[in-house]
Amino acid sequence: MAVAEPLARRRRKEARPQELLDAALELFVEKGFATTRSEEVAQRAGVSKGTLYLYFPSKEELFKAVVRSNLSSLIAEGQQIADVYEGSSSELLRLLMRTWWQRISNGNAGGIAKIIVAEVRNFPDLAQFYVDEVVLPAHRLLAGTLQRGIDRGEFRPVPLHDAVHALVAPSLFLAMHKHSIGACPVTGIPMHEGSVIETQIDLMLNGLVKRPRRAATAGADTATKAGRVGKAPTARTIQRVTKLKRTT
Amino acid sequence: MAVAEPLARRRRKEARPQELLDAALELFVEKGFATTRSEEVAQRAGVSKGTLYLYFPSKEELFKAVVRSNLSSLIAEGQQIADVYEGSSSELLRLLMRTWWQRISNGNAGGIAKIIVAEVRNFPDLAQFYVDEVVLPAHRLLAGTLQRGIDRGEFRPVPLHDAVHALVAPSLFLAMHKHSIGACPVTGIPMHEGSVIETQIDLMLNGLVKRPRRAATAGADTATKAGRVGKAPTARTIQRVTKLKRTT
DNA sequence: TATATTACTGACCGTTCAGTCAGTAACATG
DNA sequence: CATGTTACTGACTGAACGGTCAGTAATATA
Repeated sequence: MAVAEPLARRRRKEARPQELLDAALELFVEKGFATTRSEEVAQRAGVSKGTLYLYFPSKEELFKAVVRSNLSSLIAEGQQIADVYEGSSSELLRLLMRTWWQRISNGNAGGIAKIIVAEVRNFPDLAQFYVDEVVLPAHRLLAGTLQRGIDRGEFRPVPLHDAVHALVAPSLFLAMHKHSIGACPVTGIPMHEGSVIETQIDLMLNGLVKRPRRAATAGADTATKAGRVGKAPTARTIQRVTKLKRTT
Repeated sequence: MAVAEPLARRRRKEARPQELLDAALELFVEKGFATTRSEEVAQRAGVSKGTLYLYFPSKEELFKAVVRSNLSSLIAEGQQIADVYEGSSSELLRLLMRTWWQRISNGNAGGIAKIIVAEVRNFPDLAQFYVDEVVLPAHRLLAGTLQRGIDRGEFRPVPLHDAVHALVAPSLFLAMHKHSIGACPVTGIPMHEGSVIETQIDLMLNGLVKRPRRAATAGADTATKAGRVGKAPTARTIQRVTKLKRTT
């Protein structure tokens, strides 16, 4: 946040790259890629502009490095969870979306989506880079999870790719919102990201989950143990699914 | 698209503003607000930079005018539909989302969301302007429709504001996608907006609609009259669901 | 302390852009 | 055709930024 103090000039070859990456992420997310001056990045990292170009050959490469260091790891983490998961697919999907959202909403990483959406058309190279590095792996992870659910008879056989897009869109949108209008001091409808996400998961799952033939009680609403975020549509859903499997 | 031909200098006071607005929308959506040079806008409208500043006092005011002329009318139209609608709330919601998507996906208006998300933080005035002019009216429209459905016993009593956000997010995301990565010549997962939207509506409604006690029919909602938007994954999905229910 | 190495600096260059305004020419009116 | 009005033009200003590179100084080595 604060500009690093000019604590006398020092040589710290090892620390610089990460410090520059951190500063860059913060500023890119806040102001956009094109609008962020490279000198500003350097300043926030406590070095001069020249030093920045000593570690990264250009502003664009700096950005790519930011993406790699913030998103690639995150997706890999999700893939690992999915690979070893044993429980129901609903729960797995919930878990993936929640952990993902947790990581995204804590730091600035989610803001990268904003930058991409905003500026790919002005930096065509970034498009392919981002697709290869982020979009495809993430898509693979979610499509796999949906397929798993369908194979195991937990999900309706929805169109796979469309469903992945529909699944991912709200989280991405929220991430972007958080770093744009959500970050402005504005009078409007306050958005509580956490509870929106829960509502979204609930709505989505209740659309995805195959319902038992007869006992499809509308809101007979088995549950109602108050939830973690707000109301708890969540708990309700899980119970339904469970019941469903026992019943079927 | 093409730069207007320099057909000799002419005086056309009445036509200029709209021509400038059209050119501006195109360019802002394509390149972003900050990145678009005002001279470029002028050129595409077939006038000189000076003329642009004759009709709009600044680049920012030009942008506001673009928003007003492209989005405000659209939302008003939706509100009118809702005000007189007689049928079920599911159908109304479907209708609203489909018409909205139609308008958005035909022209460039949808790209405005991208610009806003990308650049509000650099132009703080725009935030309040956009919230007042677009976000609030749209939110009112959708929240009203959900409330209608809940009042009439068609929808589960979901958290209103969260649900609106969850509803709106995917369409907005798709609109932004269309004008960013979707507009780049990239090798990746092709996204078929129409069918994603249909899948999204289907998933959402099946989560929203309160199901009759026994005949838990997915889309008893009439929904079947062949998709008007694109292919009709709608019909497809519904068939599957039906079959599935018979089988189970 | 003297010398070599290299992490680091910041003035500078070429270019870009929002907005201005003195001037130009299209049209109206007589 | 002459004269007035005004829609329109584009050179210009002042400020900004990405990237460079000759130079500075922190550290290692002897």
